[in-house]
Amino acid sequence: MKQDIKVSVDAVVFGYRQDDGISVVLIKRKYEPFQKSWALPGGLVLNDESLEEAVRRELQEEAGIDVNYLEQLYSFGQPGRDPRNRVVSVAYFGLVRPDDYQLSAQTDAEDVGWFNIKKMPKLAFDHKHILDVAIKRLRGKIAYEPIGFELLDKEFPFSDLEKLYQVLLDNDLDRRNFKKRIMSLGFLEELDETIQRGAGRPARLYRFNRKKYFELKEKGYNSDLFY
Amino acid sequence: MKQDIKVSVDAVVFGYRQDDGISVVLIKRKYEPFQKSWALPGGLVLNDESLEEAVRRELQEEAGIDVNYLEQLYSFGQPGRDPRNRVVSVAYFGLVRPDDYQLSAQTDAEDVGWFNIKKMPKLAFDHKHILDVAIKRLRGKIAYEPIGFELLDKEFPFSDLEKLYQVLLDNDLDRRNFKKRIMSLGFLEELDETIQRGAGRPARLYRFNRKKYFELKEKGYNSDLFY
DNA sequence: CTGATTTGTGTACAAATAACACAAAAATCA
DNA sequence: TGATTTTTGTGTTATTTGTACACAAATCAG
Repeated sequence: MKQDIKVSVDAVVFGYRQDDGISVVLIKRKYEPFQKSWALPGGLVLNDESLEEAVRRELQEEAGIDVNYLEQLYSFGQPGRDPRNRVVSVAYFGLVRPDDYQLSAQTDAEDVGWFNIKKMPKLAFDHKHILDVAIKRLRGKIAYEPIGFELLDKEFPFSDLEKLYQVLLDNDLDRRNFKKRIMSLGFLEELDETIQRGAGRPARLYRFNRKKYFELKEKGYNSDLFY
Repeated sequence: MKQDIKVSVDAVVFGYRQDDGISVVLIKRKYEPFQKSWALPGGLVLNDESLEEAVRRELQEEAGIDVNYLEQLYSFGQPGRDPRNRVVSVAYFGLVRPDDYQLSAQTDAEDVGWFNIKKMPKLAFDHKHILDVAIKRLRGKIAYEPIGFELLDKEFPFSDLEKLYQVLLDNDLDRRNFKKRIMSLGFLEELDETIQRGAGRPARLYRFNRKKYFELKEKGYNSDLFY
C-alpha cells in the first residue's frame, strides 16, 4: 500500500520577561480538529521549502513573529497523534528577545498569545508532550551553551542574566560566584554604559560577543559546563 | 497544491571491536537511485508503524541486526536530498554489542557490512552528512551518559572500557584516574570472575548495573559529567 | 535627609581533578 | 625453568576549581 503520511512542523518559541517569567507562544486554532483549542504554531511543510523555512513561515503567518534562535528539537510520529491523518511532525525550538516579544497579525489563527510555562492551558494534539520536551531541552541546554543571551536584550545588566538563570534552574545562585564564572568564560563584554531601572544603583551593561565565543570554542576551550 | 512528501527512516548503527575500532553498518543498494552504492540502512515508514518500529524493521530486513540501544538522532528534510521525491528522513542512532556483531540474511539489500568510521566508502544521498552528525553525537554523549557500555559485552574487563574511551575521544587518559572516576559513579559492579586474553595478568570482569544507574539518577546525583 | 533597593566586589576553605610509578600475575621465548 | 614481555591493579600529592560568605556604593522614594 502506498505511503500516506503528511509532514508538518511545530514550534516551541520561548520568551522571557522579568514580570512574566518564561513564556511560550500559542495560537488558538481556527479549524477542526481541536477547533478553538490552544496549540503550538505550526503546519504542513510545503513541497519546495526546507523544514526550517516552513517553521519560520508558519511563525510569521500564525503569530507574526521572528525568532533570533532556532534549532530542531525532535520529531514526533506516533500513528494516531493527529485524529485524521498520519502526520509526522518535526518540532523546532526557538528563542526571542524581549524586543520581539509582541505578537501580531495572525491570519491563520483565531488568536495568539504568550503563556507562562507554569500556567499552560490544555493543548491540542500531543503538544503538551512536545512542550515538555522543549522545556527540558531549554533547561538542559542553558547549562552548557550560551543560549540564555538569546532571551535577553542585546545589551543587558548582569542581574538580568542572574535572574534568568534563577528562573530556569530554580535555584538560588550566589551572585558573586555566578558572575566570576560567566566572566571567566571570556566572551561577555562589559560596556561603559549603564542603565537604571527603578530603585537602586545603576547597572553596567554587558553584551554577548558571539564572535569571541566561537573563537574560544575553536581553540578548544572545551565547551564544558557553562553554568 | 497538495503535499507530496515521503517519510523515511535511516539508521546509523555503531559497533566496536578492539581489532576494528568503531564501525558502522552499511548496506549496498539493490535499486536506483544510487544502485550499488553503500548507504545507511533505512527506508519508507509504513502507514501504521511508529518511527522506531520502522527503524527496527528496516534493520532486520536489510541487515538482519538487532540493536540494544536506539535513540532518535535528527531529521533531514532538505528538498533535493533524494533525486526523485521529496523525502524527509528521520535518522536514528543505534548501538550493538560485539555479540550481535554478525550481520546476515539481507533480503532488501545486495550486501551488508561493517565499515570502520575512518575508512568509509562514498555514501548515497546525504548519508555522509547524517553519519557525521551521528559520530558527533556518539562522541558527545559518551562523555555524559553511560552509553559506552552498550558497545561492550555485558561483562567486560575494565581495560575494554578504557580502550573504548581512548578510541572515541582519542586522547590518552590516565588509567588510574579514569577508573577512580567511573567507579565513583557507583553503578559499575565488580564481579568475582576474571578473564584472560593473551598475555598479561588476568582481568577482573565488570558489569554495568542499569537499575542502580537510574536509582542514582533519580536521587539527583546530577547526571553531570561522566568522563 | 533617611531608609529602602539594587549593584558591585574579595578572600578563605573545601572539593574535585590531574599528575605521577611501580608491583603482581600471567604468557612467551630462549 | 628462568628471563623477558605483556597486561592489570593500585595510592598519594599538587593543582585547580568551586563554594561559602558580608558589606559598601549609587540611586530612588518618601
